[in-house]
Amino acid sequence: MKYNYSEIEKKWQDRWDAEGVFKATEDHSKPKFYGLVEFPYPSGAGMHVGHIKAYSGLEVISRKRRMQGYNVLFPIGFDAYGLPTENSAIKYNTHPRILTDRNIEKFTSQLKRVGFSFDWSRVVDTTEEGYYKWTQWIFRRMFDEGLVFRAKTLVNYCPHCKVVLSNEDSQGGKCDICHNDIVQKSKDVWYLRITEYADKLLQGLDKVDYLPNIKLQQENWIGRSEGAFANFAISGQDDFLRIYTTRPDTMFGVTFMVIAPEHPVIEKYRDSIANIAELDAYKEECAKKTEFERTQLVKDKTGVKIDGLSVINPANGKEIPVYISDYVMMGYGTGAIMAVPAHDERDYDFARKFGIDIIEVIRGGNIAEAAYTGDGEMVNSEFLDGITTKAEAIAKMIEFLSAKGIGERGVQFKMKDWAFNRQRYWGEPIPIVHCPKCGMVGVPYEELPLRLPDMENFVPGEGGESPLAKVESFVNCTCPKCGGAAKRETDTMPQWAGSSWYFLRYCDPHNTEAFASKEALDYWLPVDWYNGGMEHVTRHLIYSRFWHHFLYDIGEVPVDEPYAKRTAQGLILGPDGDKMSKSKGNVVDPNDVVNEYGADVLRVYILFMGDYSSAAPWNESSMKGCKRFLERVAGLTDLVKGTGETEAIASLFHKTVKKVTGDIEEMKFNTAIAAMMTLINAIYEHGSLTRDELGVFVRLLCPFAPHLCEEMWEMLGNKNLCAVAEWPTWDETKTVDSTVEIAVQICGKLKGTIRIAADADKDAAIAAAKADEKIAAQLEGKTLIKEIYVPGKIVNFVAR
RNA sequence: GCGGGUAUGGCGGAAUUGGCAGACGCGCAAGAUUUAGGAUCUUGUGUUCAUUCGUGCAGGUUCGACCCCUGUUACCCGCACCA
Repeated sequence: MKYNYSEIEKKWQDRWDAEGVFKATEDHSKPKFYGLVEFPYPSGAGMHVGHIKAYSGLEVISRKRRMQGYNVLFPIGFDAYGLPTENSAIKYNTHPRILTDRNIEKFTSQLKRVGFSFDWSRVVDTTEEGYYKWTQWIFRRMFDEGLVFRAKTLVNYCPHCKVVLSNEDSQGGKCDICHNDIVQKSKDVWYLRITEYADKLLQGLDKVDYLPNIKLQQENWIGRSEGAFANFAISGQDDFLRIYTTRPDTMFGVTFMVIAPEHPVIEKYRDSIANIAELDAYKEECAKKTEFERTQLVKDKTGVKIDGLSVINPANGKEIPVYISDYVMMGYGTGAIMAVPAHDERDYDFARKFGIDIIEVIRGGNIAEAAYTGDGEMVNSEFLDGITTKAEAIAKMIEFLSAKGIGERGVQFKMKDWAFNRQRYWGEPIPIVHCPKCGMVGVPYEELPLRLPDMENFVPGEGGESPLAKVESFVNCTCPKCGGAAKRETDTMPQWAGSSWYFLRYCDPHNTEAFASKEALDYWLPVDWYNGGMEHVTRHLIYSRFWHHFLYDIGEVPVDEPYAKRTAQGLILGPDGDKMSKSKGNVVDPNDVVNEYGADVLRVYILFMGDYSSAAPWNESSMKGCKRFLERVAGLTDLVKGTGETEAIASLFHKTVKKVTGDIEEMKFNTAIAAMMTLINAIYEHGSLTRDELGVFVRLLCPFAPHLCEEMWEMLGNKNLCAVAEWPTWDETKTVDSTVEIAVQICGKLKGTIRIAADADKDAAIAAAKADEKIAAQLEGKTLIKEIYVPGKIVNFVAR
């Protein structure tokens, strides 16, 4: 048969659609499989081949599961709220709704051309009323449960996008959207109390099957640390400054204290601080620095001593000075630290610069040269002297603090609460009303969805207020509680809101009474296998686990962890080895590839190009090899003779079925395809195969190249679709050869090979090896010290 | 700075986890076919004339090391003054 991909692909895509083979139903007679891929953000640029790679992994697994008799849910949708669409809406003066619809249409046609087996009847669009109603609903529930709060704090702000960003969205001091530097700004913002779930998010990792590096990255992001809080009395006041430390054992080495420039104690004692003007100036200077500048100057510590404020070291009663410095952050711990220059590098640098005493309390280093952070015997520490283990010293010190009622054990997390609002138009309106009498009041559930008003000009205000603030009919409302005049919140939710629960909506996407029915959730959850990008591990993956844990706690979902298994694909790099990007002009459009080579070649190439989870550069000439492979597959129809098994290649068939079946489960798609290539080479060498064997081959390849395989399956006279044909099985006994070629070594060096019976015992194998002419010649005149035989592998003679 | 990872032919990458290194594919070379090119097919392809030598580098353990251990270099990713 000649391989005419353009004809075949259209034909089968239409057939799959018409027969609805990929539609999932709640069929309790079969085991279920819920495979999930990260739904795309429908940008104007369309998809690139990276999207195709991201979906191809679970596409193959889902197709295989269907053939193995599972009831499979493999859905897709669109995460359509967000800044890029809004920005291009402003640029082209077109409404984001129109752009979004256009982009979704484009993405849909691209996805369909690749032949993905998505259930197209369950598509969700996060910007649709029927969807965002439930995003708002979940937010409302969080508001009711006290997980939503508003606070005026220093936040990450992108001057370019004019939005407040969460900690997750400003990693490395760069805006996640436009990659410009972010600045710290004091602003009133909405927060979700994700830190309340920090321990649950951490512990939940123990019971899920995530790739180790994914788990580790989440653990680091959550950043749990154990230590102690301690109160340092302020001299001459009935007041104290509270610090957090992981090293209470070093408290006798404290020679000064540092507080963050924004620490409220400065305001409190403003009048008694002599150099307040100097402090104010320093504070202002810090606010101006970008995150980038701050990190560049890590070694060069700055700060100002507070003149008129000192504290007492609770361990030894000594009075110590207090400094402000921007190496202490208001957002972690208490915004104040006890400084132990002898045993902390940062404190050491600071003490050196400001000429502060450095007192050794742990022996083992040379504090004249550098801070010593290792373990050792405690010295200069009164009741701790002589202790040699850190744990014991810490325990003793905490005991001491507790007894005096000025300190206790404490836990801190690096993760911060989630800044949850954007001063932008294209997002879910936050369903809250500000009432002068009642304060913040949630929009009643029956009034949801709170619709995003239609407007012409949604350019964000210069002062950083939301465009919605300009829509009076939206802003002015009555208070749901007291009925008096009130104003609506005008900020919208961040782009991560809709994606935090979309996998739940897939279970029951058209439900108008609930975000999904209980029955549907009970049947489908948890997601059995979730694949996506590493870049979402400390964003979307954390956020959605948080929302899910919350929904579990209020009894809305049946399981606490949403994803049983999580894997990640590697990037596809440009042909030049750089990351694909529009500005570099090295982006490959899947449509071009489908036009020139066909969808099946694209799919096979993407999975064959290398290890699925590693980055690999695009290489067009390698794709030709995949094209040749599929052409040779198509050519198999001309070699068919008879039925049953062909003895010469039967064993290889069974081995290949076994190998491909196993490799797919481990996402080793490249070696699965290589095994099928090896098999086809052997078939061509043999010159023929049977009808039954071709049927096996076609089904084995079907998840990778479904269009071609459907066509061949039909040619073989099958009435059903290959997509739901039974996955081939293998006979274990036929994968074992009766004779094997094994290596013969002398002193670990390869000297030759012999062919022996697979079940040969040691004596027989050794005898066979010795009988070999070459080996015998090499052993001539040597004394055998040891003979080693590893069945099926090797014979090794140790001889002198 | 901390945490994690990687290093194998001209290239992408394999190696049953301690047992014949380089599967499979690309590229390249020669030949066949073709008026020619392209496409296709066949053969070859780590290195060395060969004995050899070969998995970033230097050691070690072992009958045997890409695989385990110690040290070292380079690159990649994540976090980053987290107290």
